Amino acid sequence: MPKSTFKNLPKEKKDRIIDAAIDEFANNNYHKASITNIIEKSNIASGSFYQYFENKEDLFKHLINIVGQRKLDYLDKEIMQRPDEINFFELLKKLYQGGLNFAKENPRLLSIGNNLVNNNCEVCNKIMEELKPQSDQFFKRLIKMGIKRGDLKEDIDVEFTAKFLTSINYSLSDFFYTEDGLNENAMVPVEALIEIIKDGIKPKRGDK
Amino acid sequence: MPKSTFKNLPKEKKDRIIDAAIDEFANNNYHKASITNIIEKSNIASGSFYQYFENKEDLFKHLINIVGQRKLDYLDKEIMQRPDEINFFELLKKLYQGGLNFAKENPRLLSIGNNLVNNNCEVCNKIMEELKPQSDQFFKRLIKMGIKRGDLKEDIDVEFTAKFLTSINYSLSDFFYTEDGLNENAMVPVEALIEIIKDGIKPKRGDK
Amino acid sequence: MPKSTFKNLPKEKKDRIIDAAIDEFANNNYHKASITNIIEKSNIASGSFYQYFENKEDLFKHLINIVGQRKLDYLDKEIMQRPDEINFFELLKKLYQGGLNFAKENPRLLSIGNNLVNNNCEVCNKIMEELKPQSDQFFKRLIKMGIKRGDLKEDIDVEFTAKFLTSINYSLSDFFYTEDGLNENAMVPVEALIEIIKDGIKPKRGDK
Amino acid sequence: MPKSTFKNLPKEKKDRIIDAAIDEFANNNYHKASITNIIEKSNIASGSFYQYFENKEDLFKHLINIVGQRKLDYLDKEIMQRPDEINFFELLKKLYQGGLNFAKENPRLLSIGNNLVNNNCEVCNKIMEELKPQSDQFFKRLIKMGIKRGDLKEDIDVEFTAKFLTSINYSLSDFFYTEDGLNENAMVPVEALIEIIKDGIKPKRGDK
DNA sequence: GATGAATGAGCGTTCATTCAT
DNA sequence: AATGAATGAACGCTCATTCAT
Repeated sequence: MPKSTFKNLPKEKKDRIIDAAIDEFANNNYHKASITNIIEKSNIASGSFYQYFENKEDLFKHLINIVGQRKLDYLDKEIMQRPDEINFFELLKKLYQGGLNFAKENPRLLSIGNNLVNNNCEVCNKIMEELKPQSDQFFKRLIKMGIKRGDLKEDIDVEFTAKFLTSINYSLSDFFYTEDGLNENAMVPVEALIEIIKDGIKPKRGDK
Repeated sequence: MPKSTFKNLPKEKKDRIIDAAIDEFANNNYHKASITNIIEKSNIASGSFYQYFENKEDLFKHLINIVGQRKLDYLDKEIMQRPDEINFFELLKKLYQGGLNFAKENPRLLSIGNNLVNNNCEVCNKIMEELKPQSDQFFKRLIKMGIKRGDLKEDIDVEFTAKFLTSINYSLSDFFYTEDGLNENAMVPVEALIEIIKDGIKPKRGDK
Repeated sequence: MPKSTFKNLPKEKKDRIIDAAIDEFANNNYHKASITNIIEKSNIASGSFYQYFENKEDLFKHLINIVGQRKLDYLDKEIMQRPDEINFFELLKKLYQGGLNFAKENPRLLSIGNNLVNNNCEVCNKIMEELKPQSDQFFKRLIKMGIKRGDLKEDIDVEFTAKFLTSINYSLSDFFYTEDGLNENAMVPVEALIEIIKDGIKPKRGDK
Repeated sequence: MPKSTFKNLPKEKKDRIIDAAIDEFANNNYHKASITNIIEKSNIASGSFYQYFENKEDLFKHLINIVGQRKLDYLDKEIMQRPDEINFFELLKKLYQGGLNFAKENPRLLSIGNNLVNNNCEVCNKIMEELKPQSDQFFKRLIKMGIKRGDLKEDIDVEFTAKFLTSINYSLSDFFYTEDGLNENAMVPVEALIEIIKDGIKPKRGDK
């Protein structure tokens, strides 16, 4: 919800501001992120900032929307072209891998997401509250599709499984994140993860 | 690592301070949590605080230890009495349920834990770095026990599964957390969760 | 190195701030001088101070520059017009007298200088390290001129004598400083000082 | 003026406290020197400190007395045995050299002295005011002796020359002080200094 | 006499936001 | 619409000194 003044800005200036903001919020949690820094980095007048955005929170929400949109675009292009034609677990794998790839290619956006999810500050919680349903909805649709395709048990608790897959999705990058960024070999364990989700960890009759 | 000055304080005063600190760090992330507030709430002189603790970080570390210890005590009493005599999945269920119960009974401690885990600030990361191995180790031991008991597949990736169970554990309270605290019905879905971990979500031969 | 914000301030306000700062640093050494006091005396918002200067050190360095510049201006106008046309000892006398006059007319600036020179604090030492060579260089040039003019012995140790004259210069105001400021009769003894430097204190052949 | 409680302390404890205090006041100017540090270094109770000394100022004055006394003892032993039997300039040389030697052997005491002399804080100025006459008196006696012995001009301004020699004495260590302490070759230039004082820097009749 | 916890004014600095131009 | 100076509450922390035991 930036003000119309922001939307009317020349693209170059808009980009400069958003880029500085992404940088700041990627490297600092909500409270530590400094509007002053963003103003300096993007080389605008401090007064101007408040003609573009209501306040810090307004900017942060805008960033969160950007992150979400960019990820969606990324996954759409790469993966979600024909979700109903692929086996559920293949789709899930691609989805998770896509998420990791996106994170690897956009570490700052990942960082902003993490800062949102993990920071129990009033603003963050409020935003989270608004966002959660979206992600759940997304997986609920996938799961129903999977059941229809016969890839998933019919008696599964859709609601809960959606939450579960969402949660796993969120923690994925934590799995593979090291000090130097995302582990290069992150893709291999995704397979193991899918296996667990698919078959569980209990030995089956016939297993040795 | 509070100073001895703190340890020697009368219990009532110690409790007052810790209580105020828990309150503050439960409701605010590390940076926003205010020593000034804690000092006011606990009604001590500002100088006294620094006779008790080296600095803000020292207090925070102490709180984290308290949270960890209290959770450990709680689980020990409730669950971990004879871990090798119980089926792995029963144990896991009890563990997760125990964690949720603890969180429900101690919402402020849960909140502090979340603030530690999720806040990408230097201090928090430093502390996390020190704590992470502990949690992983804990689940690794459980998993090896489970394999020995025949509850788990032999060819499972122990390291990875431990991380997976740790991660699930961390996200559990997120599952069931609402604005008013923990969902009363949280216990039912834990069963569903265990089922997924145990058997996966793929239909097996013989399922209808 | 005050920020441009400061330089752009209306002269009246700049003067108010500098005046308050001179007062504070004249009456207190670097550590005891209080930014808070300066802010109150000059009636600006505390935040404003840090829009004008980086920090306390930045302000102090600026004051030192002001003191140096004002003294230079003073001496230039009064004394240093044609240094090569005057006898070395006449020049020295005028220089010392000029320094004393400047100190008498600007006791607060003298005090700041003393606080810089005498206070073995990190900041002061750092600044001193930067300034020392200047003063030595100044006297070295004078001495070489004096030798050329035949006013000084040819075999004099230039380096050392420069240090000596610098040191005497620094201590001069100490000579004549009383609780009420500079002794009114300070000028007379400067002649005696010059005599000592010129002829020493040993009786010569032919003296009674 | 420490309290009698301090005087009655066992020597070992007294020494511990004084040593810690010398260390602190040698490395920091009056305001930055921290009673808290001294208390910690000397391992006494903070309350005890105020049973030994009135306050910070009281301790500092005591240290200054110690420094003065030790220097006096040092010079007495080394130099001042028969002042009237030695040529004035020889005596002066020995005195200055003795001062430098003392400073080289007792760098912490030198540092305290410098901190006193150079720091225009209220306490320091008050102490200086009390001490100055002593030093002047000392040189006045020497000068009168020198005149009587025929080493010095008869018409010299005794008062002023005493101040001059005192001042030179104070600045001497500044001459030769480097980052690593006192210059090893400090003694050579003392001769040059004496030459200046003795004969001045003006060429005499007969000089080439 | 010894102890060491208690005190609280004071410090330099940051920062989101406002407001006059 | 753009500017950038102004604002002031709040921060973590230090320290000489007091006081109850």
